[in-house]
Order: sequence, then structure tokens, then C-alpha cells
Amino acid sequence: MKEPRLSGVSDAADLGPARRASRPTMRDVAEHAGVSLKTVSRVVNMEPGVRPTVQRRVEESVAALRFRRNVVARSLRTGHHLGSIGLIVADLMNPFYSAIAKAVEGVAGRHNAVVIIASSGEDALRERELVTNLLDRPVDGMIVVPAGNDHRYLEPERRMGARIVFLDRAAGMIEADAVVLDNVNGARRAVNHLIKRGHRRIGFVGDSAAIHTAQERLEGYRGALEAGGLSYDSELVRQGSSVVELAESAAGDMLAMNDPVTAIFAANNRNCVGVLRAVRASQHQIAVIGFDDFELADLLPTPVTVVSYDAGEVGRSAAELLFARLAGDSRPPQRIVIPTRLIQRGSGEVPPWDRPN
Amino acid sequence: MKEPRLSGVSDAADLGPARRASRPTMRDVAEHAGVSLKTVSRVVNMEPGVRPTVQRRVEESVAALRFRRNVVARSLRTGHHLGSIGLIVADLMNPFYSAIAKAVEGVAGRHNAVVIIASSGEDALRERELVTNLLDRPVDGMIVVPAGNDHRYLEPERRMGARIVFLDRAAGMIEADAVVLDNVNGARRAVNHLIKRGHRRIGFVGDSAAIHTAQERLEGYRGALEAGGLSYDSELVRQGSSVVELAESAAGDMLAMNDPVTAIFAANNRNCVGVLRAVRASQHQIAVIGFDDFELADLLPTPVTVVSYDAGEVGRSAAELLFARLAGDSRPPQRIVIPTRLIQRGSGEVPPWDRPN
DNA sequence: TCCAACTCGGATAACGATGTCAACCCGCGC
DNA sequence: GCGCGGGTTGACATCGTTATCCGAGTTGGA
Repeated sequence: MKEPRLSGVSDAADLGPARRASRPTMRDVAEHAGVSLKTVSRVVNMEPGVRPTVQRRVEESVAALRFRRNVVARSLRTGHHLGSIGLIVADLMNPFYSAIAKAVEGVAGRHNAVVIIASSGEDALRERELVTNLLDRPVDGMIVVPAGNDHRYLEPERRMGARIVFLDRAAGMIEADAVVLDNVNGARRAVNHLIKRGHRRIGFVGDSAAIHTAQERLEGYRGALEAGGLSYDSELVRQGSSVVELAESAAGDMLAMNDPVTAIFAANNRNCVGVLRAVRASQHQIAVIGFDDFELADLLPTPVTVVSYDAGEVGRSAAELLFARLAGDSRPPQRIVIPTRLIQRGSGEVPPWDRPN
Repeated sequence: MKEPRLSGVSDAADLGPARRASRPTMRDVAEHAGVSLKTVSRVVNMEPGVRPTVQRRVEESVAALRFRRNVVARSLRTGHHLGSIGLIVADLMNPFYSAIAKAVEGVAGRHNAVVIIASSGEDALRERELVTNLLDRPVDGMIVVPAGNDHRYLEPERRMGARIVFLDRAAGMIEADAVVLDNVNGARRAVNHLIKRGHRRIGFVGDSAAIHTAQERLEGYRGALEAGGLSYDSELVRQGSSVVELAESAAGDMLAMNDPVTAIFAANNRNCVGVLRAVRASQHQIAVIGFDDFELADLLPTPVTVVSYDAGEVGRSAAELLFARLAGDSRPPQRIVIPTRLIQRGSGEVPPWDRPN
């Protein structure tokens, strides 16, 4: 059995011919202006050595035919960058990734580049397909929120010149540039904050253990418990998925225990929404701190205390680093850590056992 | 003075050479396998007529050198589609556009295409630059949330084969495919709902009048007032910007009037957040209905009544239409209208003059 | 007047791939 | 042994553009 197909999603075969026939080429312009192809190229690229009269004639033809250079043909010949970078995130609808995408796009725009965005849906296989597809186009570089935890498949790509910066999570098993959050400390501070307020049964609702940030935040949680002299109770820890509904039911379970939690640390914005829904649905008024800020946090009945950070900064740092690499920066792999801070709004300051009625 | 530059953001000049030197080409594979370039091409493209032994040898070389086809070079030669479409939205961080982007990406993925996303920031000039830039790359087609109201500059592009579908707003001054919301009816129903509850002074907080959807929603507002026998009072209408802070101060003004509004219709999600902040800050408990649903609407102290619709459907329809066009569909320009519906959650059902204390 | 230097424009190859077509090899039948 | 047909393989042109290089004019100085 043979498998000559080189990349799962590389082919764009089902679209048929492009029929761009009517788009004029430099040859058409040259014919129209009565000069050679190369002269048109010179005018279009503002190269010297064209008489003003000829130049004007060519410019008129360019305008008349509405000629515009084909960027990919140009890049094919020059070997220059195409002016496009890839961005692979887990989920475009998650505001964290929207903020990142926007920041990356801003930096790219300043470098006259466009951003090709794709989402992996946390699927390592799909991520690999997408990375491969984008590198094949090719893009000049990529920013990747890694889904799996083994990225050795990228080693040869990097050796062949691919520039890849990882974002939010470090790449698995390889040394590479990465911009990450200070997850451990952020989570630790949040949980420590709860402990200081007297909470002893603190729940953790987070993403799947397969996701590295989730692990780091759990680590922060454990660290805070330990430092506070509390023991780790796996009953109070639910790592599942970043789907709101699952977080909601996880939190619901914790609230329905015989000895319910008095506080929950939600390890990301999706989980936080789920926890908030569960809390509202229950009779318990408990403390909640979420990782990731969100727009309406301060408008909720009990404004939500969160571990916040500058999401734009995450995207910007990654993009700046990528463009530095593209410009020739060859320092050893960098690891940039974006700090976090606790924003107290009320939900994290609810004391234990303080139940309505 | 000359201006040979053809497109504002087309050049990707400031990145320097790409140094992809190390990426193997078919020629390298051919040399490695001791066959001709064409034979490699045949193997890679699964064309018939290659002896099994030769095929295996080539495949081994492909694997050894980690060769992968250069997609743009291929597309240059074949004239086939590249498998990339452009998407231009107003603001990536607005959840409405995130939802659209995700839906478009989903459809594109099923067609083995990637999405190049860019945001115009509601700037018509920037939109034009971006559209031009993307068409130059070229992309196979584009989905555009139009920023200005004159898109005649696209007429020649369309004649030259560019496939463009407009989204959320119809293009200005040209006949083109568009997927839009039923703005007039959505707004009318919302305001009518308020009137039926007895409100007589209903504020309108919306986007700039330059944005067509804002105008349509205002039209719905006026229509509902008229049908309800209420007169239009320009004091109660604030069209400004989609920045939350401005909406907040506009709503604040309406609440501070001598004869304050008892209800506000917020014409989109940004304005709605601003209005909600203003309402919370004031002493007045008034009715609020927003256009666009948002995630935490039901968790707010007074759950928010909204005009909702399927944002994913908007993106999906546009993308499906675009891919149909790319596949040869040549019906006259289509206009697809996505229906809206009112979701009552509480804030829209607050009666007039019902003020706390 | 003539040649060198300079200016301007074009012919040609190349980027990495595919389409066309001819050349080659094989075994078969006569 | 020869020709022939089918199956393999490769040489060459080509996509739209840029790079190299050379030739044709033009100018200027001796």
C-alpha cells in the first residue's frame, strides 16, 4: 500500500481551475505600452534606468489594464518573504485567542504582513496538518499554540529554516521560542488569596491534564495548598475539558458534596464561566477566582476576582519575536514569561461558610 | 510627482531575504533518487506510469530529504486555486466577528482551504488596502465586512475574476453577493417589545451612522416608534461609535436627563456593554435590550434581553456562497438574509418608572 | 572625427513546479 | 531479425516575475 500523499490538508484540489485568465500580466502591460517586459518590471519596482517618457507610458498602461503584480510569482523569483505568517490557536471564539490574534495581526500589519489563522481545536493531529499545510504554502513563519506535547516533528522543519514561535504553552520535547504566562505563580497567588481568607476546602476546575498550562495552574494550586498547610484532596480537583458545560457540572458536583467546597479556583475563562453558572444555580454563595479576565467580570452580581494579564502583550511578544527571527535574530531559543496579577473584585473575597439564608 | 507604488501594503520588503535555501526542491529529490525531475513530480502527484521500483526509490528520497511541494509554485504553474481565502472583518476581538471567523474557517477547512484574516478597524481606506493586498497574493476569493459605503473600486476586480462575498453589510454602490442580518425587523421587534410594556421614552445607542447596519437598526427603531404612535426624539438617539466607553457615556447622558429614558435599545454588543455599565452606575433601573447575544447575558443581575441570531450561520452562509462561486456557480448576485429573534431574559421586561427606592 | 563612457532597453535564464511530447525499452508476432 | 505497440522516462517549454548581462543609442572629450 502506498501513501504518496505528503500532507493531509495540503491539496486544494476540489476547487477546480482558478480561471484568473483575465488578470493582466506584465507581458500584457509591456505589449500595451510597446516596451519590453523587463522595462515594465523596472517601472513597477521603481528601479532606475527608465526614461521619464517611457516610464509615464508604462504607468498609463498599468493603470489602463489595472495591472498588479502577482505577489507569489514575485516571491518565487526573489526568494524574499511573502509577507504572510501563520497563527494556529486552539479556538478562535475563545476571547483569549481573539485578543492574541488581534495583537499578532497588529504587529504583522506593521511589518506589511498578513496573518493566516487556523484553529486546531486542541487536536494534536489537526495541528500538525495545519502547520504542515501552512509551511508548504509557504508562510514566512508561524506562531503556534501547541496542542499536543510532542513537537519533535517540527525539528526538521526548523532545521530547514522554518521560524516558529510557540505561544501560551511551550513546545513539547524540543527547544524553541515560546511566550508563556506565569501560570504557576498566577494560580498560586489566587489560591493563596483564598486560603488567607480562611478557605480550607478549595476546588480546582481546569482543563484536561494533557494541556500543559492546565498542569502548571494545578501545580500552582498544589503549591499554595502546601504552603498553606492544607492537604491535597483529589476529590476537589476536576480536570476535564474546556467546555463550559463540563466545568459547570464539575463545579455542581463539588457544591453538592456532603462537605462542599467554600471556594473554587477556575483555571481558565471557559471553566470560570461554567463554575459561575453552577454557583448561580446552587444555593451556595461561595468564593470564585478565575484565571483569565473577561469583559463582563465586573458587571456580574458578585464581580469576579480573576488572575489577569495582558493578553495583547502575549500576542505582541510572540509576533515581535517571530519578526525578529525573520529579520535574522539568531539568539538561542527564548522563553518569555508574561506576568500575571490578581484583580480583586469581590467573588474572591467571599468568606467561607457565608451562605445566604 | 510619481506614484508607481501599486498598493499600500502589498510590499513585504522589510523582512529581508527568506533564506529558504535549505528547503529541498524536486530537483534535489530527483538528483538524490537518480531520476528526472518529472518523474519525481509524477510520484508526488500520484500520476500513473511510474514503475514500482522507481516509485519506491523516489518516495525514499522524498522521505530522506523531507521534501514537500511548494504550494505557490504549483499553483503558479497549474493556475489552480491556492486554497486560501481572505476574510476581512472590522474587529477581531468583537465576539460577533470571532464567531464569523470560526464558522468561515470551518467551511474553508472542509474545502481544504485556509483563511487569511485581517481587520479593517472600520477604516474604509485600510479595508481597500487589505482587499487589494489579499487579491494580489492572490487569494482564491474573499469575504469582506465592508467598512465604507462605496465599493465601486471592486467592480474591475470582480470583472477580472475576483470572487467576493460581503458579510453583515451589503457592498456600497455595486451589485454583489451579500449575507446580512435582518436588522430592520430585529430592531423593530425589540423596540416594539419595549413599547408594548408601556415604555414611552426609549433611547437608541448605536454605531456611527456611516455603518449601514447601524442605520438599518435605527430604521427599525423609528419604524417601531411610528407603529406605536410615538414620536421620534433625536435627543434620545445617540449614534457614535462602537467603543464601549462612548456608549456608556451616551447612555449615562440619557439617564441623567430631566425626563430620563425608561428603556434603551443598544444597537450592538459593544453598545450594549456600555449601556449596561451606565445603567449599573446610575440609580435608575431601566429596561435594556441589546442587538447581538453575548455569553454572560443570562448571568448578569438582570439577565439581558437580546435580539439574537445564529452568528455561525452568517459566516457559514457567506463561506458556502463563496465556495459555490469558486466552484463555478454563476447565478446573479445573491442576498441572503439571516433571521433574528428576540430572547427575553428580564432586562427587556423591566416596566417603566420602576425605580429602586 | 572617433572612441570611451554612460544611459536605456531588451534578450535570456531562472525561481519550483507541471504539461506536452518525443525517445526509449521491453516483449511480442511475423 | 525486424517492426511495432504499450508502458516508462525524460527533455523542454511554461506559469509571472526578477536578475544578469549585453547591445544599441547618446554624449562628451580628445
